[in-house]
Amino acid sequence: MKLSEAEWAVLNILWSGESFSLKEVTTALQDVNGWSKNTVLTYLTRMEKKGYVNIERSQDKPYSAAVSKEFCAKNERNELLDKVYGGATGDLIAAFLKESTISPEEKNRLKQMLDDMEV
Amino acid sequence: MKLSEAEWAVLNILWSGESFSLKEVTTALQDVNGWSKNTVLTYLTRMEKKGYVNIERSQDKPYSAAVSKEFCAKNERNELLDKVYGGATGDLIAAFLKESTISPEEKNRLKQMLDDMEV
DNA sequence: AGATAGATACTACAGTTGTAGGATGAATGC
DNA sequence: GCATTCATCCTACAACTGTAGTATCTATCT
Repeated sequence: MKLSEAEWAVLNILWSGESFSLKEVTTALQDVNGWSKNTVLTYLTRMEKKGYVNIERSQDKPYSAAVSKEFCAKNERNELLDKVYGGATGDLIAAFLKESTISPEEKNRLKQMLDDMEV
Repeated sequence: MKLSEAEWAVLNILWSGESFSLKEVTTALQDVNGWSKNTVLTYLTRMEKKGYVNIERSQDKPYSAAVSKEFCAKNERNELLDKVYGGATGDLIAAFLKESTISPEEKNRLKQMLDDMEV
């Protein structure tokens, strides 16, 4: 289970609500990548086959996500972790930290998390 | 510039040394995904076209990486960050922390990093 | 009911990726 | 000098991805 960039874009729309009409999805994606409605529909149906999208054909707003964002995010994280860092979480986090600009509040949140992990 | 899983495998070999013969690359990859030497060669030449691999055809060990691991790793990190977390580094790191098992030493290293960011 | 508009289906097509076979060239062993 | 071996080249092909056209169906307006 590996999502392409475009599939993420589709799911990101679907995750932003309960269910959608084709028009809604198309309009939302228009801003992101300017697809025609046919392209959007192709994605939705292909992704239904793969089990990423639900289509309730009788419904007014038939399209919804069939997988949770957190599940997909976890897969992506693990893929990066293994592929690039051979599973070494510390290295990965260090790399992210090194080049990130995070707010003081976030710094504190992360420190708190690290503290809570103690013991 | 986006590397596939298989391309990462190839580069991971190339990054492990200076330069390699086809045989060396094939043997190393054999363990990872059991490719035939033709498959390996196809990858190497395709990746040369894309600028990921150097081939010095007159050399004894013609194959070497044309891109640095850190550069590629950064791309992957940024892609994950944008695609999944919309650029919110804190959220991403929190997610990694939540499910990771990192050693006490690493915890300290990360806390140290966070502290050093203060100011 | 005929026109119009939006939704869905079916079809297509080029590019990329994963995978490798066969032909050819070059070096090495005897 | 011929056989063997390894490297390289060229070719192929199915699956998947990005992108969309055309045709049909259905509801709605008038």
